[in-house]
Amino acid sequence: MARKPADQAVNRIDILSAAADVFRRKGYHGAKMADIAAEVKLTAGSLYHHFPDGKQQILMAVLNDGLEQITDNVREIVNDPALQPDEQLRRIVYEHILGLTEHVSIAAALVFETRTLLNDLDNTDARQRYLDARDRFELYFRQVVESGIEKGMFHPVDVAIFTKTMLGAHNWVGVWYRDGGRLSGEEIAEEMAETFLRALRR
Amino acid sequence: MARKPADQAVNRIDILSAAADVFRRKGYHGAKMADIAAEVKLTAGSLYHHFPDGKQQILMAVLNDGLEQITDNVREIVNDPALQPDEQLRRIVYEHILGLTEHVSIAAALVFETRTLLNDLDNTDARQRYLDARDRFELYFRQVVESGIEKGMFHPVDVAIFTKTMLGAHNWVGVWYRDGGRLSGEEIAEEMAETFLRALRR
DNA sequence: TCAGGAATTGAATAGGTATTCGATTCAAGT
DNA sequence: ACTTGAATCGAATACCTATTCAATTCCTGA
Repeated sequence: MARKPADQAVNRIDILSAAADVFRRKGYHGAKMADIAAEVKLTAGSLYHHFPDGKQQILMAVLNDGLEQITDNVREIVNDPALQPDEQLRRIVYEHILGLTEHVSIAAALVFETRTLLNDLDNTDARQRYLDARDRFELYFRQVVESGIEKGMFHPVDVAIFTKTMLGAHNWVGVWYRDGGRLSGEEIAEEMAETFLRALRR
Repeated sequence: MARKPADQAVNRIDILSAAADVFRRKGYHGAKMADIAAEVKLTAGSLYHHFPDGKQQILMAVLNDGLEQITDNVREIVNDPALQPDEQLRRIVYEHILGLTEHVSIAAALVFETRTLLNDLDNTDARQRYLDARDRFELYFRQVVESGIEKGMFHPVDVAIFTKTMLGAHNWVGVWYRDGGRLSGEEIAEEMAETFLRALRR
């Protein structure tokens, strides 16, 4: 029955980050509103002040914000006309993977909770926006591969399959990666970027 | 309030296959016992005759049976001493992917519901058996890569990362593959096998 | 043909958890 | 200081679905 003093203020970002964390640990359905609330020292009811539409709205926001965050780096590289396809590919793979290792809870949500979104959430505006953004993200990778093939720099792979192959491998990193493992996020990202470049050698 | 005539008999396999299907469509938590039961023309209560421990037991069985099914082909190839690493790799990749496309609901379960198992199920015997089998499965891939490197046939990649890269890409096929798409399971499997072989060229 | 077990049904039962909402307190502007 | 709205709480609501179980019917082996 109280408002929090200013120095303990809780905002949207805090909640989303907490939610992503809880989702990673317990999955969307295993995550209680009370769990998420506790993570930011609130009670379940309070979350509805920030997200009137409740748990689904939180999921939606986690995914939309998360995807955008992961997309940002990649978009920049693709839009740089000075870069050749091979260098572009190396960099988007590297940045994508590094981003996922730096935000494991987002990475896990993008893999596992996208399915929840498809299953549980109505076809709202926000949902469609997310799915579209997801398609565009895939397109970035596809375009780089295509352009490399056109320029004769890459082996003429099936672009759709190769793109899915890359993205699947990348997403999986978010599933198995743990901080403090044998290799750093940077090392993993570099190793995988080289791998896919070799796979594209003519 | 009756037993089924013999020609409508329902067995364990039917139920597990139905369950895997429902899990794929709605996810474990979205799948009601009644949904699974309906799929085989039973009611929810009847499932407890076949699986006394209920939903969790069904999940456990779907995963254990499913993994075994997917593993079988691969194991054979790895144990064939007449095959060279490159040919072995081509075949295990091909068979693994083909198996996943032929059993999409199992494929989806192995990706998404393994997480459910980790989150929701107690550390029972069956659970551990599954996780061990999963590790062994990964080991098959790892061994082939290792032996290829030792024999100087493969580029000296980081074996752990390369293996995870392959498995991530494979698993992802189970997420996006749809019957009747542009390419058949065979075509996809072949394309991806070639891709990973190129990535291993010295 | 009969006995006994197998399989199934259709209510209860039992919990769990998202959500709602009136009451309360704090912060910020005036 | 006072006013007003933002933020929070916590208890009550509401619903949903896994699970249990007694009753019933069908099979199968002897």
